[in-house]
Amino acid sequence: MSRRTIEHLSRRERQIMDIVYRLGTALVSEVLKAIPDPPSYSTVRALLGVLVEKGHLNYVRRGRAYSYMPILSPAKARQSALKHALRTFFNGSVEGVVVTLLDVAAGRLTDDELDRLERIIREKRGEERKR
Amino acid sequence: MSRRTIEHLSRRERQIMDIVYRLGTALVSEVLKAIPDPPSYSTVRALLGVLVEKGHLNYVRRGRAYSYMPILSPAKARQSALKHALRTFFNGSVEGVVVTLLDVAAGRLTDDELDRLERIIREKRGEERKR
DNA sequence: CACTAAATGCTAAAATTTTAGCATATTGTG
DNA sequence: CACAATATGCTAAAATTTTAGCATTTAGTG
Repeated sequence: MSRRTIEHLSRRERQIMDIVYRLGTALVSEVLKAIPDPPSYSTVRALLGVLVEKGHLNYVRRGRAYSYMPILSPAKARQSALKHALRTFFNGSVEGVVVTLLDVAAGRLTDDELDRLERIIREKRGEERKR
Repeated sequence: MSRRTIEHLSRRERQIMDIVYRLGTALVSEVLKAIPDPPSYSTVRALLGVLVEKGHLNYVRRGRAYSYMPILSPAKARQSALKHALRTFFNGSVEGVVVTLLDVAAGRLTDDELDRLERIIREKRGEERKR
């Protein structure tokens, strides 16, 4: 274990982690299919192995193959991802994120969805008051 | 140029890019100070050089030193970061992002800020209608 | 001016990452 | 049951990344 405590991932490791986060759970073959510039099957296997060793992934047998999944729960992973984006790209501005988010999703938002967003925020106001 | 077109960054490269995005513009010494597990000054210089070569950073002289900055505009970088997070961690759900965002920012949100968020969304509804 | 601090240019080696191949096991199928 | 397809175990080499050192330059300071 000659590794830094803050486990920064290598290029391929990061790419594979993202895929597994996206898929939720995945076989070697599924990860392979999801890589745009794929290496060999062997390589993907090796990388998944490394990620297990480093404590980022867990795996279980599914049939005769292994199925890999993130150790971190989706909720935690989401929080972590947003915290990072918030700090790195938005200087901590929640508003900034929302503005960009609506921009990125432009055209794909229904009135219903916007309604729900408003409600979410209104409810949040209630919660914040309780403190 | 033996490089993939989709320029995935190496571990340190990613770390340094994030810092430069966060700072907006930075000297070698400033990047160095911002790295939690810092290598030598030389190393940071080398990495910044690689990032310039790869077309991720630009630099200008500031006094007798170089000041580095991202090639990608803050707006584009933000969009790109959010698109990635949206797809990787939120399965494309804008609502999901907002919920997590409010969760992450819990306690640090003023009523004013929540007001502004609501307004942003309401205005968006107007824009979406125009399509 | 002599000296120190803080930069850059350039080079090279250490360390890690990334890759693939071969042998072997298991499951489904004609 | 023989065969093809799909997996894993293990090993090792290629490629890239990461690191640091030395020489040199530039600007400030007593």
